[in-house]
Amino acid sequence: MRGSENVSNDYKQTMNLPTTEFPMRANLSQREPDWLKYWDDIDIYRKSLEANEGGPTFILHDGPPYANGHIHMGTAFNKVFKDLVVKYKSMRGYWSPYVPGWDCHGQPIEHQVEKNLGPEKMKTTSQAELRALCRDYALDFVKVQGDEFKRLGVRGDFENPYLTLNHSYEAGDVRVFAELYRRGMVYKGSKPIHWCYRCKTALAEAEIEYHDVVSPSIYVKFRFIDAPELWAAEGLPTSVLIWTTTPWTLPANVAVTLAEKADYVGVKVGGEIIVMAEALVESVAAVAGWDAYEVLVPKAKGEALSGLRYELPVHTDGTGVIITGDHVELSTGTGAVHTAPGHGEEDYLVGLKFGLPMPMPVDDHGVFDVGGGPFAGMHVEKANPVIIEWLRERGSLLAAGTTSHSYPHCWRCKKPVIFRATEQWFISMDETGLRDSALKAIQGVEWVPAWSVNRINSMVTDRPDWCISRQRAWGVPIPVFECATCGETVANDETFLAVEHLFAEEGADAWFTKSPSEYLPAGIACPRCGATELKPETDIVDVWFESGCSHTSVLGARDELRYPAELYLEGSDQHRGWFQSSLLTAVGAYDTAPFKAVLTHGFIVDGDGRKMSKSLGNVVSPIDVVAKYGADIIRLWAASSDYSQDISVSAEILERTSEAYRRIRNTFRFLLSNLADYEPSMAVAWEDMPELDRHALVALADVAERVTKSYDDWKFHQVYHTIYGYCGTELSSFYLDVIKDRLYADSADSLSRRSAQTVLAEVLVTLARLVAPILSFTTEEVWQYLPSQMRDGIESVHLAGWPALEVPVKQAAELRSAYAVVLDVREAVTKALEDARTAGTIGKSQEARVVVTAPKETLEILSARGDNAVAEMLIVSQFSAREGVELAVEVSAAEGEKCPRCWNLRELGTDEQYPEVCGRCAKVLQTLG
RNA sequence: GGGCCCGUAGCUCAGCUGGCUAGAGCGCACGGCUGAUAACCGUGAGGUCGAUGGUUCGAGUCCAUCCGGGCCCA
Repeated sequence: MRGSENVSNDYKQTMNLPTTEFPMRANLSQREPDWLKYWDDIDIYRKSLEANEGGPTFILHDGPPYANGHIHMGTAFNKVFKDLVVKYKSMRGYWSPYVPGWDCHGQPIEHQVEKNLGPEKMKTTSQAELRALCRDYALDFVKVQGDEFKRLGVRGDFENPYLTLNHSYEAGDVRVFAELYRRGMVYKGSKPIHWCYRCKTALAEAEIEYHDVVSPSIYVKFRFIDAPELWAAEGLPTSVLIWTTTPWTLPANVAVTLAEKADYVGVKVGGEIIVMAEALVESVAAVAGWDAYEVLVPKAKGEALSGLRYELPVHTDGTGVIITGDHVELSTGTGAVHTAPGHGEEDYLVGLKFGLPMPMPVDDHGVFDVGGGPFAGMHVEKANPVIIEWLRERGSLLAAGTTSHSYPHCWRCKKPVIFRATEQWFISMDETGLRDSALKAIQGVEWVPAWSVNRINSMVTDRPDWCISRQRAWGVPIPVFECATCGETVANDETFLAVEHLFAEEGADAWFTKSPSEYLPAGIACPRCGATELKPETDIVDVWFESGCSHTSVLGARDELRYPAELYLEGSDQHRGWFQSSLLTAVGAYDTAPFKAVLTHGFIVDGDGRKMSKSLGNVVSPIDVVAKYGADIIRLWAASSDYSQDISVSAEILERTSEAYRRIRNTFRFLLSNLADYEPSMAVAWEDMPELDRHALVALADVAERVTKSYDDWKFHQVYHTIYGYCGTELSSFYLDVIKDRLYADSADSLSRRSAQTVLAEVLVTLARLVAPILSFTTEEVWQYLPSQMRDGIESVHLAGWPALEVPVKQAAELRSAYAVVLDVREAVTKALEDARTAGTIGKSQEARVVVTAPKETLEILSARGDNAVAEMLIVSQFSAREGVELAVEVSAAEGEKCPRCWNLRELGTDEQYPEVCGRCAKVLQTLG
């Protein structure tokens, strides 16, 4: 009763069915760590360098992520992307070291450490102790993130990364600063910052909390000195009306800003003219309680009033000026903005633009100095009502009330802060032509995608001078000194060199624990007064300055690296950040860009294109993805996305990626399973191959070429699509499907089977290498399952070099065009087969006989292959073709009986010894004996 | 509010300098196979190319405006 099955099972033993230990299910999250260990054991990073010693150099310089918190999808994408580049270049033969880096200083870490300590402990913690805690904190996260990056398969010198807190790094910062200083680009100026006069400290934006407060709301008239001609005929005193909620800033007033394009009118009321924006007249009238007023007919644009002078509201010496600015709002107030450059960011910027003075009458404690005029000695906290009363007495107060609005508060003492200009260090963009040189350098760099050059250009063009000082503890000090006697800045080649050595030896910490006399050479004295007692500058440098110096502290300092780098590769936010700080410091110090090319990618967003945020609940963590799918899925996802725009991640996208992965993996598995009995010595030469196999090699060579070009063009998503399409369409549904008959049923060492295996072997080692930069783990697994002869002693796919396939050019061209036609016919045939299947004529295609009617040209191409070859390609049992007007396909049940061994429909019983099977199978059985 | 960028089937992507009924793969539905089997093969249904106006004989492709989204500023 099981007779036929037994017979079939018997024949099954005589066939060369696929066999492999390579598992179908990847189980990546469990298996990947084993490969990490393997790479560690063989020291793959060092070997990948040694293999290319003396080769051309390709340095991808890592932009340092901030050593705070775990990695997220953005950093994961960025690091994987870099890893693809480095592994590709390395396989291409480039000397391509990868030194990961971390940004370790800065306010967020300091802030976190301070929070952990609590306000009580903070009071008794010295700056040196605080710095030690920050250092520990940063190093902890360097370790955490390093492990997470490694888990993603990122290969690099993780044993010896660069850290911005390394002594050698800090010394590099000094070298760059010194050069900029020598060249006259560094100057000391003033800039308003958030200042808490209780804690006597500057505050970063992240240390500000916004709370609602009730403030005075006052309308103040500033009397014109030169009355606008427009309304001069009235012969009345004329003022411009401003509105403010911070009366205490009026002593620092130097200008009134109008909206350039808005209409301003003169309002005649109570024997004077008051100027304000036309749009706000009614609301002002309501507040002022005017029952009768006249809006004079002629009105003027803000720009027309620009340049007029008025009497300052508090001081009697000096005058104010009318200017225009973009930040003037016409929704509240008067459309005329009281401008005190020392007390506001916008005021500061507009002040810079118009070259306004920046008086700063408020000291560290929040008390007016002599610059406060009548209010000198008074605390700003108490000044508001006094100033309001004073204005009222003088007749310049039009109205006063209160208003509730959001106002910045200190995170520590929870009290309102003030905006106050303080002394800061700047790098001048124009004093020595830095802006122009930077713009010129930008032209010499390759920007990918091309539009990103516009972005960096406009940012460099528009940016103000770079404020590089910060009033914090956790960072690298501005390496200059102040004369204790006269306050003059002391900085020269000798002091810079001494500080550089100090940092190199002991790190920047020494700045805070040693006195200058301990490390400065003897004889350093103030150039102005000759005093020798010097105080080290207490400000530290902006962290962007630090990371921007990596071209010196890392590229220029490490033996395996070079300046400039071939590539910087970061998210598009770095046009404002690292790309720019690196560019400016390098151009400033060396007149050249630190990179030959800059590649930017978009940001990670969710499936709907929205940014990831906790409140939206759409955050995907790379750590979770690794646990669920494996790092190779993240890598495949990263490679499949077009990074020139925003990159989406969602459950569906990962699911699709994972399916694509399985397809590629199964292709590898099928290839391996049919090469179990193969070794390179069995390879069949091109000339001896069936045509189909030669075509398969041509197709493979084409894929390799296309993929290589896509890598070179930085189009990784094209690599993905090419590979994926190749596995699915070219291989699985065509070539692999077709050659199964040969592989399984022909005798093991027949030319036809060995030829197919030759192709499969070539496909396997080529494909594995083409995909290795992306699917680093899986291709390694494939490599280790390779028949040992094929591995040829190469212990990792990543050390296997890049495939270089050569096929005869002319024959290849002929095969391409011929097979394009054959595949068109095949498409028509599969459709016809499907109809026959639906009609019940056939089940699988081997049960079919196909007759194709084709136009002459097509027929000639088919005939040239031979009916048997075409039948093989169609996986049908019989094929014939005849000439006709247009392509048509007839399908009928194949003639003959099903061969129990190979399942084709054939004439059976031709062989006496094996009468049950077809002629081909009988011959095979004979050889098996 | 400003600068730069993006918006083609459920998903990932093609559609060059404007020219055929807008393509591919995946997913989905249906069918086949059971010698790649938690695989493999085939067929099919899915898109007013973000919207609206304009230029043109003709626009996914050019222009304008709007909507939605991202980064960086304000």
